[in-house]
Amino acid sequence: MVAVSAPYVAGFLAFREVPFLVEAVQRVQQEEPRLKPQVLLVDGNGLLHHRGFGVACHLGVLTDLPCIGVAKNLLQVDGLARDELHREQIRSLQRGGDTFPLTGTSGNVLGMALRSCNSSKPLYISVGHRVCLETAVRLVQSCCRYRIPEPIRQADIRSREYIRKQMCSPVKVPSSGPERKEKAELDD
DNA sequence: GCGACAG
DNA sequence: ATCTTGTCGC
Repeated sequence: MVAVSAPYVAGFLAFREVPFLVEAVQRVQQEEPRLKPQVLLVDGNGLLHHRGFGVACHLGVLTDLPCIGVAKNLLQVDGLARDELHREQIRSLQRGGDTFPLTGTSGNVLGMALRSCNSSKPLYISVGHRVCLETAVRLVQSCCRYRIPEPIRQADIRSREYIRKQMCSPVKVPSSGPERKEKAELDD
């Protein structure tokens, strides 16, 4: 369990969560050294970001591991919007694996919208660190049993269950201030 | 005042 | 993110 104090501010997610994500990666290396993460899937964006450096970039640099941003909602930046054109592009995604590029007004391709499995709502994939967008999309698609890629989904499910047990189990004795949950992401 | 708003 | 009501598909 970790204690998060920094508030969530759109565009500054990394400043709230990246310290705990780095901690989690280091804990894996120390407590389970035989596990060697080759890539991290992050619940958030990479280059698809106001300043082109979202939490997936932060975590990648700090851990020196390949990193992929996987967002469940479009971060409206560089002219990208959830307008009618965007909704039309989403409708054009017919099958799992279908994609369309997220090209900003600047002309840069900031990421890809990906239809994973049978979900009509796409994922927004972007480069975090040491991986190209095409590889990122293929890798995410390859580990989607449901809409959310399984590593992130399992991290989410298990962290929530941990929190639930934490609250329903007998109270501790010399407790301190209120804590918050540790969140998801992770490897393979 | 109104729209935007990763998690 | 969280909460709530209702619907749809397996």
